[in-house]
Amino acid sequence: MTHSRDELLKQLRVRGARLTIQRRLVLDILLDGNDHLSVQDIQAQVTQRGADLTETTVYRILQWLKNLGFVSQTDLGQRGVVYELIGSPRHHHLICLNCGGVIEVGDGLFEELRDHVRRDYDFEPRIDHMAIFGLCQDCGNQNISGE
Amino acid sequence: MTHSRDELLKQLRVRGARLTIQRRLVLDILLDGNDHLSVQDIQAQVTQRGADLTETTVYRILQWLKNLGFVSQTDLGQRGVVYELIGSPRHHHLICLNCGGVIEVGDGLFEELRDHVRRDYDFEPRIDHMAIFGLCQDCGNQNISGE
DNA sequence: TTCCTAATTGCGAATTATTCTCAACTGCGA
DNA sequence: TCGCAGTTGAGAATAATTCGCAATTAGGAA
Repeated sequence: MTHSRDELLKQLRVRGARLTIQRRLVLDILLDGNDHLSVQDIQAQVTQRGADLTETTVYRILQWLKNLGFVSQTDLGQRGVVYELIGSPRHHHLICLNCGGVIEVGDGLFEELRDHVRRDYDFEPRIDHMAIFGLCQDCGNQNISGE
Repeated sequence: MTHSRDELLKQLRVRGARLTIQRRLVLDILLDGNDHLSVQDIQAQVTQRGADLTETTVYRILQWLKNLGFVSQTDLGQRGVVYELIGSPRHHHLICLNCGGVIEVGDGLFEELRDHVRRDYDFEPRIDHMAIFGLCQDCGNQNISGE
């Protein structure tokens, strides 16, 4: 997986995809956005660049890129669903169920799990951008009431 | 964590929760349902038992039990969101992005990860019922077009 | 270069899942 | 038994995502 725009476009062309201006635009936005982007973030970027895509189209392009394995889609809980180009370095998140805090973690955490799944189940996991929920240090000791 | 109805009720009482008939009903349904239950599954069970809860209430009760750590909520992708009482034995799922097939796996897979997260990040992960997406053996070799 | 066609997009409505508001009700402690 | 904070019901509201179909267009063929 690469992060270079030209490489990306080339790879997509090879797969017989039509490189419409809409797709190029979303790709560029994903390439420029170093952070995770929500659909609304992408829409905002589209507007900022003087363009105009329907939400439907944005969803369709993201779905397409996701199916091809070029972008990851992650549900961060409260913070909604975010998308990002898959590329090194992979990272993941620990999200506190109580305070909502987010800890970013490296990919090393998942290497063993990945190998294990491959070896034992003949299954190729796509652990590209995982969210693990739980309680952070501070919240771990409190009593949670359920409300 | 236990699966016994009386133990569960007792633990909830201790926490100062009101044990309404609605909450009892949902708990009983979760206790009886050995499989994962969607909100609709639960609604169906409610009806089957001659009762009648609003969807709102079902959502609220599930949310409450989830916050207390008594039920897990898992997004199985195409198959929607499912809930189940947390109890031994824990299990998880590998879900094929292509064919939708589901492989059930034991909890051992996650022990190392759990320890790692606890040790390195002082974070108590709630990996109760995880869904890992990827490609199963059969689908792994096919070319995916993105459509 | 122009044409052709299947792939893609736009538009607006539909769907699905979930949450909100607020009045009515009720479990349970005093 | 009483009182009230906590809980539920009802139905609307919101948010996120998908659908259907007509119009448009990328990119290969001529």
